[in-house]
Amino acid sequence: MSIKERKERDRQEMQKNILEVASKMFLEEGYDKTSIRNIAEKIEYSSGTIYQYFKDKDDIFLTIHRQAFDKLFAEFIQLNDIEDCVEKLYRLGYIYIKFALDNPQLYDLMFIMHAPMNALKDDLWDCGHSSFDFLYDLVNECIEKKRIKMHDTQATTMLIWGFVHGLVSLHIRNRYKMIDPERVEPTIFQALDEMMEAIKSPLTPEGGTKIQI
Amino acid sequence: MSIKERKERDRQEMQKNILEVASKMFLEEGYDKTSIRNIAEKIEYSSGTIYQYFKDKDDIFLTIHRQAFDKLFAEFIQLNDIEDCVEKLYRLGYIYIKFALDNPQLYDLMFIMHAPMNALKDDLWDCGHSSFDFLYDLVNECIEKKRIKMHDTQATTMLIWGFVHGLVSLHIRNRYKMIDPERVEPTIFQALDEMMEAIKSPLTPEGGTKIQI
DNA sequence: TGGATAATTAAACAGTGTTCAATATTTTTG
DNA sequence: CAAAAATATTGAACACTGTTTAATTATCCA
Repeated sequence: MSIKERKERDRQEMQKNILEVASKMFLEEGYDKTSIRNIAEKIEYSSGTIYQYFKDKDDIFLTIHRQAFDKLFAEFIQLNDIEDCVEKLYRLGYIYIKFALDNPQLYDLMFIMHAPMNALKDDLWDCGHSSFDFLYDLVNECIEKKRIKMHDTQATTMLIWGFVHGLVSLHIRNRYKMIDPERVEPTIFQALDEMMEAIKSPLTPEGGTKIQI
Repeated sequence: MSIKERKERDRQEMQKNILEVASKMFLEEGYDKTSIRNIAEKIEYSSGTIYQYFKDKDDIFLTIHRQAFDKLFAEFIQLNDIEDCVEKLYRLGYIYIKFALDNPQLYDLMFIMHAPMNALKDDLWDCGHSSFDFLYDLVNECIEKKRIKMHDTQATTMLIWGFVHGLVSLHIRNRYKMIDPERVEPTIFQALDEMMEAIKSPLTPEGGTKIQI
């Protein structure tokens, strides 16, 4: 039986290898400019071999896509020991933005890139859902406890996600050309602060929980 | 001199023709899936001819890009007869979102697409600047009159732009898979309402200017 | 060692952006 | 009007792309 096990190991090894190389190339050069031939060349196999391990180019993309979501969600879960929901919301925004700024190409691949919509359709549901639910539940808690001024959970979830996504994606796609490059990232975090200040309820039931940065 | 004039007319005619066809194809199929050969075929010329009128594929893209910004800015200017700055801000957000939802592919091309970053760099400055200034000045007015709760104009401009951009771009790039498709667009507008309610100052100097939708 | 099985390859197909020598058209000049 | 100069257009060529497939090579089991 050990031959079969070794074969399976070899197979996974190869798959991991392809993913690592492809990932690096996707993030460095973008989806379109990364060719199967280039990936094959880098792993020192012919291009046809790739198709033994992945259905097509999209399949490679989707695998990386899924892994990236796991990585982000793992950061979210760490927030669970914060009990104050508004601070948790702030920290969530902070982590989201930080993740995007630290991994711009990965973020691009997750939320902006527009590569394989054919297959992405089901995949995104699985991937984004746990993160979306995490935000949704948190927003719901904030609204129920009247800690933020909003009323509708769905709209507010969208509002907050849209807000942080907008901030970082305009940056990633280089649309802040009218702002001093040095000031862009600080201003993004400043915008998050202003936002949080604006949306939280003025009435603080348990004696004013000020958000610490 | 009329021969030269006619030649110039013909040239512009041809250029317009190419732009119209290319624009339609970019918006329908995307930048990458639109080929010079296809454009040439549609205007019934050979592919080489295109290069007589445009430097390269990016040059065509950038021309359309510029025109799209003019179109959006034209819609902004119409807001100038609204005197209440907070309502003007709301209307600006509304128009921005409406523009994006009505022209998703055009919006994509303007703010999301990631085609010719080499040449886009200077172009974007010209294009986006007038619209950005429009928003910046408006936000500044709202802050100075203490009609919204924010303090820093730059951060707030970014906040608002990021907010509306995030809302629509997640939609355009199909990342709202976890929300009932029928409800997405209404919820986007609902999010805008919640946002405006949240950021405007509670103190209304001249007797409560309620925003009319 | 031989036969089966699986992995790998190279060539082929139809497509891409772009360039350029050759051809066709139009304008200017004699 | 005809020849020459200028301009416009073409189509083939180049170096790429993703993907398929027949042929080859390597590995495993009896």
